[in-house]
Amino acid sequence: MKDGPDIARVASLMGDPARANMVMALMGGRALAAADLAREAGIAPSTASGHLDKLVSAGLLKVRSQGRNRYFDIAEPDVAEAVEALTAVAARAGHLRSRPGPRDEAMRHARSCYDHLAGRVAVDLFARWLEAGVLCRRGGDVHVTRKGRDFLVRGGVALAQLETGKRPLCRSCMDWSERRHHLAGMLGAEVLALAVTRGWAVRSSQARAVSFSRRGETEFVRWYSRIVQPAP
Amino acid sequence: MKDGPDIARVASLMGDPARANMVMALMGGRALAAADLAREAGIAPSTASGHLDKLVSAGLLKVRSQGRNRYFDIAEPDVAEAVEALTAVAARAGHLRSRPGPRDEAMRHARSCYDHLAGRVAVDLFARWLEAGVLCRRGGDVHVTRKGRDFLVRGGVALAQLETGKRPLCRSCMDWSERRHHLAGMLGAEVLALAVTRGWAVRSSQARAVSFSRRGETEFVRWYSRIVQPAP
DNA sequence: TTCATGCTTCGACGGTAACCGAAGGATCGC
DNA sequence: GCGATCCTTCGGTTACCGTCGAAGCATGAA
Repeated sequence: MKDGPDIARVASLMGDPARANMVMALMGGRALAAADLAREAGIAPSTASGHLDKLVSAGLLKVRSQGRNRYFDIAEPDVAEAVEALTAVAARAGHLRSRPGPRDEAMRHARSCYDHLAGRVAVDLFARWLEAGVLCRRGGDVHVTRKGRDFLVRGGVALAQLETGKRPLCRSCMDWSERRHHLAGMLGAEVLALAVTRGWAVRSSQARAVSFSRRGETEFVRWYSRIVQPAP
Repeated sequence: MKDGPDIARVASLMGDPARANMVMALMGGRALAAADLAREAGIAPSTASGHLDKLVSAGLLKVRSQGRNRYFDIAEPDVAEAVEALTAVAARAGHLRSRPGPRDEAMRHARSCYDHLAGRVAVDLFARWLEAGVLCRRGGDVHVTRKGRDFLVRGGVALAQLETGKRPLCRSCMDWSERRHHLAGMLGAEVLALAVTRGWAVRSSQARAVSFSRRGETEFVRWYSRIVQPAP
């Protein structure tokens, strides 16, 4: 009767918590093996195998065999876009994943939201970058300004590389504890990665929490709030 | 354990065919009553009521009571964006809604894809507008150029109104019969609406098919392929 | 008041799909 | 070759959720 894209089919694929967690784990941009994804989703390898098969058949993921491992990855940019769009809706509507255990102060301060930074620190970063003209909003989207490009590149961010990816460079994401936005997208992920690489923060692999050392946080804040100066 | 937006919850809401059809029916921008949506989705009113309740509770739809009717509508722009994003994935991956019956030539020629035009005519329109500089692509997105604005406004398109909406103005959508893109989004819907309003085409309310009269099609093609001239 | 319309609540039914463990390829290291 | 690792296939179980019709509750019309 009707034609047109079958949105329900794609949506239902992402609608299963296990599959959604797997796709989310891949949003970082790195391909992951089946076992990693199973662990990430909290299910048995056999179950994960079935899910991954569906995701690949449906064109959401692609797979690359390497030895006895099979590495999965987001198939196309449009998938990442759809995930980001769903994230935005979920964040606005206040649908957060279950978080057993008490909410402690450290979590409010800094934590990871999938692959990017969240919490007070992240909200502050986002606000500063907007204010300083590193980023600008244009009709709901967030962009890096020309001035911002210099600032980021000087700060050690490999901008050009990030832009080749399948995800939007910038996205805003509602912070549930602060009720304001923080930075997501490829750049958001890179900022967290950079903080970890430089030893300012460590990610507990178990709980996905991020903790800054006292000194690390000072350095991080200094890094992102360097004055954006006109070329000397 | 983990925080972050619960994408699975939102996705699973759109993952049910009945709900997806209802949301799709609302993408046209007009609010619809519960009974209309039930019919659109092909389910009993009681079933629809349950679905609509979920969609509203989840923040995907909003409802307005008027007399004994309840009119439903897309709650926020981000929902429309997510739907468009899912549409794009589904279209690329070739997931089309069931279409029983033989594929006939007329369908390939012109038909509707939800609320916008699809088929050879639509693909031609899209290609011409890109070529003529009415539209331009920028990183996967499609935009109306300044030149394009004049062209459209002169052609009777109330551009300003369209932009206030909750949907992106332009979107490209994969045409399954032509394997090329056609125009979706708010402008895509408007083009179809305009063709109907001017009597060039009629929509069969039953099958959502679009048929152009011989003369209507000529006029329509002339309309969209008027030469885009520099100001005299 | 009385009847009709539009929608929701309730109870019961049925099908789909997620889940796991055990067993079976495939590949690598030794 | 032999064991170890990684992944998939299979069978059986469970549970959730979409579905409908009948009945109830509003609102509007006569």
